[in-house]
Amino acid sequence: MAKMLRRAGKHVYDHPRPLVTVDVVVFTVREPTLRVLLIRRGKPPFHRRWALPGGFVNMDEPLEDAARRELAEEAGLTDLWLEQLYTFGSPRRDPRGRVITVAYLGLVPPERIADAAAGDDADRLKWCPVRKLTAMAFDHHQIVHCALKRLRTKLEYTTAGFELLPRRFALSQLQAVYEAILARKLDKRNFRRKMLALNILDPTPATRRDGAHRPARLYRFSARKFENLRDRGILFPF
Amino acid sequence: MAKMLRRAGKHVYDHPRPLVTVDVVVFTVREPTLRVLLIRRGKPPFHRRWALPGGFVNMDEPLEDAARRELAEEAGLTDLWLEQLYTFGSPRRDPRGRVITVAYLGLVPPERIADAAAGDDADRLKWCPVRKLTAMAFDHHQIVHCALKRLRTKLEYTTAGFELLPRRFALSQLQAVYEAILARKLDKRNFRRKMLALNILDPTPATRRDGAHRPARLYRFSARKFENLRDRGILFPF
DNA sequence: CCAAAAGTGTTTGCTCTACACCCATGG
DNA sequence: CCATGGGTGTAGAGCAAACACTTTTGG
Repeated sequence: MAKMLRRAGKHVYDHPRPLVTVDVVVFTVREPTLRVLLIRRGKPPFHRRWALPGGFVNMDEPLEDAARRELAEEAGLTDLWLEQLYTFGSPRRDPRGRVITVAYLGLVPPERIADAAAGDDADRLKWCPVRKLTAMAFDHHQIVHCALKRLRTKLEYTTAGFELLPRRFALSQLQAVYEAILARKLDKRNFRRKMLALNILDPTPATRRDGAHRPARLYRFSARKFENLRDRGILFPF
Repeated sequence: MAKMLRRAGKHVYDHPRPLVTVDVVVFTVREPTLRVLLIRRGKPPFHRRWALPGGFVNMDEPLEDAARRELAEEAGLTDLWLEQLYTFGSPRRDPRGRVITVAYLGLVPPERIADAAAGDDADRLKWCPVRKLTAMAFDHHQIVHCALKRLRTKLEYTTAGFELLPRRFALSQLQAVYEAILARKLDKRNFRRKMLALNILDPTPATRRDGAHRPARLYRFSARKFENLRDRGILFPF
């Protein structure tokens, strides 16, 4: 049972304290592959093994802020979509002692993955295809699995998919995101019809002129239109 | 940045450590009302205010074990369905300093709520209707809200509902659970048809003889039959 | 025999699925 | 003119919603 001590004029709880970290599973889709951001550790434990970006939480810092700070420091990534995933706290998950980690799920569009994995960092960072994960530090493999499961379900009832695309995108790009995450092919006609029927996409005048082929119409996600659906419960039926 | 110290022959990370607690939102349905288990605090901070059961995590103890231990100690509740909910870590959520809490969602059938809220504890414990929550300690109001949201969505795609019922139950009891949680009426015929169509209920020879009315058939949830659905994705369409 | 909960089917509209061909463009 | 991805419609099946009366029991 916790007991109170008086020390330096402040009440302080005398209870053993674990270390607390945050770790972030950042996904991106570089067609046609879903990838996770990994960092090679520079010190023990698990020296030189691949790990998720993350680190210790500061005493005055909200958990999500800690996750964002670590991502910025370790990978130069800022302003991405983040949500809390799960807290991993097995007593032996870290050889240094009791370390509880609050894991976050992050999504970035592929245009921004250059930020991470640039220049000097090229051998410290990698965007690893989720299908080809090697042995990772700590229980990070388990964390990635948990994140993937969450991402798949979020895809079905939220607009998480759009976080993996540039502001303007072609429907085929959106479909590629869904296919990469769900790991199966979708029917093009059904996908388009259902997506457009949700009425949350605004067509733009622009088209995509990247290939040697017919240019695709670009769309924008409309947060405003999405609000209309929100309360009567949307379901992305894939 | 964390630095290593050598102390007593072991590597120990020199980083400020928050306190870590667990808190549990235990729901039950006493027809027709969804209720949460609350405990009146016996010391500061928030002396004599209602709070969720919970407490500090021991250093060698998994998080879920801590949640179960606290429930057993504080409310005499054991062997219930539990799952991790969310981790709350705002720097100022506890006046004693940095306390990060890992919240759990728990479900018990109403036959067992006598265990908690018995004899001596009758004024320390209460099963409070979710609709009538008073001012609570810490950010516990927010935690209950988060739990309720989660419970509602879990109801739709898991068998969580059965955790709130005795092993044998009438369909009208099951419907009452759904209605209490979703806070709306459901059509009896549609509810029964869809529930039975899932083919996860075994009828028993027994009937319910509690009222002055026609006795209802009792059913048992069949985990075995449920396994058959599991992978091809169930959906409870309510 | 009355009150109260248990139990039961059908129709209608919507949504999901499966499926194949023409179009526009750059090279 | 050809290769490549962009774009389009329909028919059939299964699911969800709305809706009201009969049955069984205890008192």
